[in-house]
Amino acid sequence: MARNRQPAPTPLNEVALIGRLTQQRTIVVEALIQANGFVSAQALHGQLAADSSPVGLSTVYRTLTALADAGRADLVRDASGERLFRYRPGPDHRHYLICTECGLSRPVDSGPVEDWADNIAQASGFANVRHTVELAGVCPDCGRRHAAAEPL
Amino acid sequence: MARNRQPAPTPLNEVALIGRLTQQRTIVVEALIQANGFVSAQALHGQLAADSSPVGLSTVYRTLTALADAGRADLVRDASGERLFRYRPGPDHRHYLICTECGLSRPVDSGPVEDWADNIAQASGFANVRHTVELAGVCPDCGRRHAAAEPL
DNA sequence: GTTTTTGCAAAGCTTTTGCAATCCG
DNA sequence: CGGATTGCAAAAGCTTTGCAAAAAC
Repeated sequence: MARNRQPAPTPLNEVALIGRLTQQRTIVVEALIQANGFVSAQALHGQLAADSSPVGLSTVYRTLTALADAGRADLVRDASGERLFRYRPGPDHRHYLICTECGLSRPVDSGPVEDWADNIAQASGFANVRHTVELAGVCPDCGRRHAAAEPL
Repeated sequence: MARNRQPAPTPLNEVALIGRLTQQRTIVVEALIQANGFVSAQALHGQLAADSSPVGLSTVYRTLTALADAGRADLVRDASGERLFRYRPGPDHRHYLICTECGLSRPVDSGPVEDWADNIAQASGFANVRHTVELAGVCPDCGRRHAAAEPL
């Protein structure tokens, strides 16, 4: 069996997927990878500006959208309608449980949902069925912080 | 002779839930009920204008939001980020399979997903876990219509 | 040198809000 | 009447787009 290379944060490969290798794209992809969770284009842009690696907001959007189109990023929408992007190292399709307080995300075992969705698709006769599953809650840390900070 | 409409959920009750009984609210709720599927506030507003029952766009938004807050409407987001509202006759929480071509929606048995989500919530230690599940595909009718058009 | 990409600002969208006039109860 | 509600228009977000300048190949 072939030995899989460990996907070290190598934005260069990812950038190559979406067009010319530019400094801005590299910076954006790097930041997305290091964000290690869901981030909005706005947040990423703000962070880059703060890190003295300013990249135009449009470029951030264009790069993230291209990445998502290339299948290298997951895209969800938060409660307010903002798009959140997350770097996806592998080709597999995952679902996440996201903390609404701190943004922490952890992958969950979505096997049962995949099966369920497949069944529905079969039974319904619908073709090309895609599914969106989002779980959001308050993570234990934030929960504790809240309990302590907000006595009701 | 044209009598009253068929036994439909009476908007009056729903309107009462969210405040004063006004003509505008009644119109909006009625339209939502008769839409019998997911509609955007914009679409509803446009339709009302076309039906010579003009209601301010803000009022449509306010009414739909209030309905959703009162738990009488389901709220999903389409691919472009637009909010779609659907009247929910009962108090139970449902999930739908929506046709991306014609907008047809049908409820699906979400029991397994509910269980799965509950388990995840338990196991993760997250509090107040909410879930969003959206299934979208091409319904049989639309599929037939496009049978030869989509090579895969 | 040619083509892509960038960045700014302006436009586009849906949704929200401020506020005087209006309506419900 | 008094307070809730409406509607308009303006504002607020996020995201996209047009276009000249800059960068990549």
